[in-house]
Amino acid sequence: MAPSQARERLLEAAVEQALHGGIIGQSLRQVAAAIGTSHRMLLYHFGSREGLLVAICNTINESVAGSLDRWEDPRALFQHFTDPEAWPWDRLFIELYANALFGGSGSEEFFEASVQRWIDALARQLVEQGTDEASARVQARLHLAVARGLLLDLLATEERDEVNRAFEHYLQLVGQAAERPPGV
Amino acid sequence: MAPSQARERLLEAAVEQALHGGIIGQSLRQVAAAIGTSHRMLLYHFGSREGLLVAICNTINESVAGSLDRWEDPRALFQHFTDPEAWPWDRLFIELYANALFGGSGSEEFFEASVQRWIDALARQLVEQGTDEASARVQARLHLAVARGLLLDLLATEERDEVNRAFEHYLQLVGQAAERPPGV
DNA sequence: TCCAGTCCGTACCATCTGGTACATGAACCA
DNA sequence: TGGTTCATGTACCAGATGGTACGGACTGGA
Repeated sequence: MAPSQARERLLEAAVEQALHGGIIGQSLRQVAAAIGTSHRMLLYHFGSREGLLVAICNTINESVAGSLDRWEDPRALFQHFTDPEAWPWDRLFIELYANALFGGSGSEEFFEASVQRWIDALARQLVEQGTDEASARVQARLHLAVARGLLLDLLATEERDEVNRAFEHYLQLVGQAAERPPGV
Repeated sequence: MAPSQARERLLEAAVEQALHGGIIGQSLRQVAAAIGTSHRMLLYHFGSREGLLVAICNTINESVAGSLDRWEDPRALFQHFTDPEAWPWDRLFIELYANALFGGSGSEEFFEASVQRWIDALARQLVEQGTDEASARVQARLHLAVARGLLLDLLATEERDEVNRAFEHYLQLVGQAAERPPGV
């Protein structure tokens, strides 16, 4: 199953199209027309609409996971996701996430890649910084929730400054707790 | 424009149906068949598919806002939303949220009700407890983000205990900061 | 009695949907 | 040269879609 150059070109264009207007609400024909091909070609290369959705999910998850590796500093990571250029990616991610919640195409794999894998990675970072294994997972979960929750806010309100302020406030809470470990 | 008893009965059933399997992926005919009517009736009472979606959005937002008033204690509020009985509501909420992100039916009203109104309400509570106006909004935003982010996690993983632990950790961070106001 | 309004069923419409059949061209390898 | 594989275009299919036309049943009021 060679990735096939044509298929990859098509996938890239389809993702680009999905970034505008989402993918769930678009038919194969709409996507095809928008990227200058026929729905026949999408079916040829991806087998079915479902196949295209799965391919797009994988692309998004890979892209998102790539960001995880590039930035270790939480502030830089958050800035990357809240950059207006990343908004279409974020929106598409949320759409696919919601779709997966209702058992859409490959939802288990999607959540594995977009939730578990993230918690694992964030927890590993915390362990490397000296946090003990058990509470690292709890903190990682909270970190992820804060980021995703603020992203939901940002995509809806587009109030980037306010969202950033809330994130800084969270970092401050975390920093304070680190300086002064919880007594009792 | 009397609400019309028949319309209300139909809406209630349609929401019930939307809680299972979502609404975006279902056609008028599918919904109608599932609730024992014809798609003709849905169009008669809601004008269009769009009209039905808007009606469902309003129902969800009212239900969600109702919970806000009932519980002032953040822990009780969070428990309410993370109760397995509430999961279908949560899932539907996320689906409609994602739909609104791509300019779906009445997205501005939806975000107004589901984001701004919540931040306002949470901030008001904080002000009543003595927080100053400016930082109350920042904290409220973070509160909401934590809740929504953990909800995303919960709906995907269904690991309620772990999610609760992360929430408790957050309450602890907040509590610590309150006891010991940030120096410097 | 007739009229108006609400509610709903049947039948229909044009359009769009994902998917398929078939032919064709280009590229490679023998 | 001929055969094979990949890629693509055209045309088609059955079924589903949102929406409409029309008519009938029931109600309450005049």
